[in-house]
Amino acid sequence: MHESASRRILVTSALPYANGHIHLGHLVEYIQTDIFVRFQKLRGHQAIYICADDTHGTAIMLRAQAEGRSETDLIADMQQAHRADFSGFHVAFDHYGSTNSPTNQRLCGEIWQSLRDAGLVASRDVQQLFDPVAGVFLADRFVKGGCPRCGAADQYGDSCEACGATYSPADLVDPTSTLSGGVPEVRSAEHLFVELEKMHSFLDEWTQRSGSLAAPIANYLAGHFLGEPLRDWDISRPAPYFGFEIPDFPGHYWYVWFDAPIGYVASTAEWAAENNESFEQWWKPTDDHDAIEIHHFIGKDITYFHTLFWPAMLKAAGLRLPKSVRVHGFLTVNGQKMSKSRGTFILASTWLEHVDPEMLRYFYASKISGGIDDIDLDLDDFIAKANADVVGKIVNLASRTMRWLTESGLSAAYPDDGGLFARGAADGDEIAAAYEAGDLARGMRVIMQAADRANAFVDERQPWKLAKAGDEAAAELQDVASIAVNLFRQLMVYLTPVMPALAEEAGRLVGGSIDSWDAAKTPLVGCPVSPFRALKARVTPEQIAAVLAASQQPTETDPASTNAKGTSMDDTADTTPVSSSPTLTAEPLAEECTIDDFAKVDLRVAKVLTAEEVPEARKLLKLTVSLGGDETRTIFAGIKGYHDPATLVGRHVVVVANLAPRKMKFGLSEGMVVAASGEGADGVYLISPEDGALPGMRLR
RNA sequence: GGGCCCGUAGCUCAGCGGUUAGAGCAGGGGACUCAUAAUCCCUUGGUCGCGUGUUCGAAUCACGCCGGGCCUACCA
Repeated sequence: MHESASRRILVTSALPYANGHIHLGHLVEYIQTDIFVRFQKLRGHQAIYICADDTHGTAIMLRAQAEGRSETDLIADMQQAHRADFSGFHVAFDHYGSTNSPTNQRLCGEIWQSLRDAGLVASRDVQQLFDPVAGVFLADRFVKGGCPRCGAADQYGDSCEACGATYSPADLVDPTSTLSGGVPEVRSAEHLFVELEKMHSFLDEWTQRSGSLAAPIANYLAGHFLGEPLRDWDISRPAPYFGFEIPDFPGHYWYVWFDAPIGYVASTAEWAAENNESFEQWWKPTDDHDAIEIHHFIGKDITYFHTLFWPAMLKAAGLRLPKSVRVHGFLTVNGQKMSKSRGTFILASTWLEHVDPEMLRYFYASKISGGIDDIDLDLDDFIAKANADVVGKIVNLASRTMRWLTESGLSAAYPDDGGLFARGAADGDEIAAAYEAGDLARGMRVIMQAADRANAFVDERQPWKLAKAGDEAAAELQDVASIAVNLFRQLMVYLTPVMPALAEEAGRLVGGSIDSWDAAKTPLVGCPVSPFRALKARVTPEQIAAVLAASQQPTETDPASTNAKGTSMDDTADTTPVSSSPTLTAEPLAEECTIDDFAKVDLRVAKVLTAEEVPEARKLLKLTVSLGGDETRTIFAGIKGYHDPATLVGRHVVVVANLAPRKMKFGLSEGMVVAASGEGADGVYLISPEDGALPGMRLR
């Protein structure tokens, strides 16, 4: 990729809705956008990251009512919370505005006038259910009633989940409003529409030939919308509605999806005003098509709004069209949709209380490939990958070599490293191309391969032996360590967009702040090296467990277990065994035994007195436990890696007290700690009694 | 109801018409002891969801199934 001149790049993420808090799913988008922007800045381009809260709509209005306060009060609080969450994850906007701002209102008016002037606005009556108690018009999903075809109760206003019939909400038997419980009535209201069909040929051209959209997205639009006349877009909502009133249509408001994307423009305008920049330069088109690049990052659910309505609005308003709309998939946790009952609906703020945010940034980066597939946050995988890659490979490189340079600093001339640094420098182009394309996963793979080479180099040159050899090997030791530290520094340059805080810390130890991608091309020589200190703590299973526990919400009714799908009349469903448990399949129930058999095993509550790692053992921790009184046992338990010895001390566990002592490689084990494990979940789970149990109590 | 995406080693994924299908992690064996027990070397492991077709040749293309996920349903 050849880039001589500095580019001017405006980047946006979708505006988060002020109706809820930021969660890990949102962060897939904000983190990848932030990485993109940081990368561009590091390359020396002028990049600005623009976002805002999306604040309008019925949902906000209803929530504010429910909480007994004004909408502006609600959205102010929410904005503060959003900003704190983003900042905690190092998501750094150049400007973060609100769609409920005077600037946005003014721009909405201007763009609206453009649509009017272009003859794109039409008026038509719409029949709609109205809730006389709440005093609002009802969307289909706010109405429930009996299915007019099969009679099933409690069906939504559009279709029946039981028999699949579709209908108008007015057809429901005994309809009720889910807002007030009142009986809705049909009312007619005038709505304004944007006649998108008039922009059809422009949209054909832009979606298919501008290069702004990935092929699957362009094909999707071509196949599903552009192949037939485009429908009119209902753009007004009658009062009451929280939003901006339409200037030439009193008593009606712009639909939230009209003013939300205009928030990108408004937020830019606010940024420009604060930074002595010309807003027109960024959003008014010029002959030089690429003078300014606008990139929108969005989730696949809002593709439609950003690839049809939005470009049509921009075109009609005479504003600059995006150079790219980058569509990504959703997040699943442990392979499933985020779920409150499983504790996997994880808020950003919850994560921040327990786990390092940069580890999540790295993990996401290692998963995001620029496509629209969903990405999965498998929590066991997360722990393994974050620790192995970030701590084991990257940080460890500094940890194992920097100490030899605190006295001498880096070698005055960069030593012969067999071409390693040059190869790493050459990797820069491929990594940059991956960042540019949004294929962060590929970038991370290349970086980790370079880290592997660097660690192999250290192994091969064995600096620890040089350190023992004394003065005659001092120069070589300095050289070997200087090479390793330079390779580390090079990796940190490449990882700066992903882990900015780590890069900053690393810069404090050696070489200073990383402010240019090209820093990866030239090795540091002769500069001082600070005493090493741990740059990154490992993620522990306990931290993840704490996140899940804090996110756990008891379900009233688990939506998955109600008759969500499938036919309610299907009686075979009841006799079919529940989906087979992986645990039971892998380990079938044991043969029957008698109570006497069971009594042979003496299970006792025990208190952990000491716990320590067994350095040579891969799975064992050495525990001493008290069975009450002076009775203690030494037990080697195969739980290393799953439990931090420090947190075990003082804990009550269950042990097999009469197990024959067994001589192990590391000593005599005088019992066994009872723990659960099996298919379906990695880990070894200790069994603990309820509070109040005393050491020595027998389990029966 | 409409639509989209995915199904490749135990796990997460790369490969997307052409030599005996790859990586990381996990598993097994060995080395090392500088390092947050991290690191390095070797190694086990796959009828590429199933079926039919197109082709000299298919994980890769087409069609149909089956499984999983997601988005929609005054807004598509």
